[in-house]
Amino acid sequence: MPEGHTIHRAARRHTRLFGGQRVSVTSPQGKFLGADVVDGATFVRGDAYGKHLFHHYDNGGIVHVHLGLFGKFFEREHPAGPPLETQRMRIVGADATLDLSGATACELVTPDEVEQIFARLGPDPIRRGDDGERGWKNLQRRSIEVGRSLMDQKVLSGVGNVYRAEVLFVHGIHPEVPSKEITREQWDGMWASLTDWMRRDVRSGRITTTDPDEIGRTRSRMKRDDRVHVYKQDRCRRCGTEIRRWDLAGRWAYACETCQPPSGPPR
DNA sequence: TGGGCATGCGCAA
DNA sequence: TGCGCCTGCCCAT
Repeated sequence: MPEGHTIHRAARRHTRLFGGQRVSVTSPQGKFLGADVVDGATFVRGDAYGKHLFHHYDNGGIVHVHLGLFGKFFEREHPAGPPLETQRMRIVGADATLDLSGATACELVTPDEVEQIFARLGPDPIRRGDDGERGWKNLQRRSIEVGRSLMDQKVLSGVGNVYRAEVLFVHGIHPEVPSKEITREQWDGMWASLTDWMRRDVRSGRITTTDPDEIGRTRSRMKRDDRVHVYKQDRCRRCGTEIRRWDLAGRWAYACETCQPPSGPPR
């Protein structure tokens, strides 16, 4: 489930569950070698940047988690039974047990290494203080299609396949338009949409890019398919055109080629 | 029961 | 550009 909003949500949740508590940290699977360094330390806070999550402990330990495609956190009933063998990390606090499985990264890092991770990431629409200016400059340097650039965490961090498909649709931009042909106005529009959606989705826990008025339901009563325009959809809800799906750099791209003309958006 | 799929990413060629 | 890695879930059999 991991696009940026999921990670920011996890960071806040983990702070709420464990902040200020001495916790037990173990690696049932054995692959998280740094567990013993933070085991028994006080959990200070969770922090997120793009799709990267950090757990800060009072002894200076920092745990870096990247969920990748398969990673997932599970809040267990507390007190919990024995962990599954696939659990990379288990954190047990006073009132909560959290398991992590399938993550691409779960490792102890130094403050320098955190800085290095930050340094290679583009601006994050969810982080206050980040702005689209740096993203715009990054985009202009790319000679690849905009659909690839938006997934490149060095350009913009936190955006995955769903937000990519949706933001391009809403702004009428075909995924294969060269990055350099995107206008400043289009970029500012995309940045504004992403900021609105992703910050709200941190709170709701799910991706919604459609307007409830457009669907004719209240936000809470929207069905899953009502929440997006083109991602995994069959037909364009605006014009009825069949949604095209194709492989773009190993990931499915989705577009309504009527609303997002391949020759580029109308100027 | 097993195959396919998923909202990623890094690396080798 | 393609592949390997990480795991859970859903569906067809």
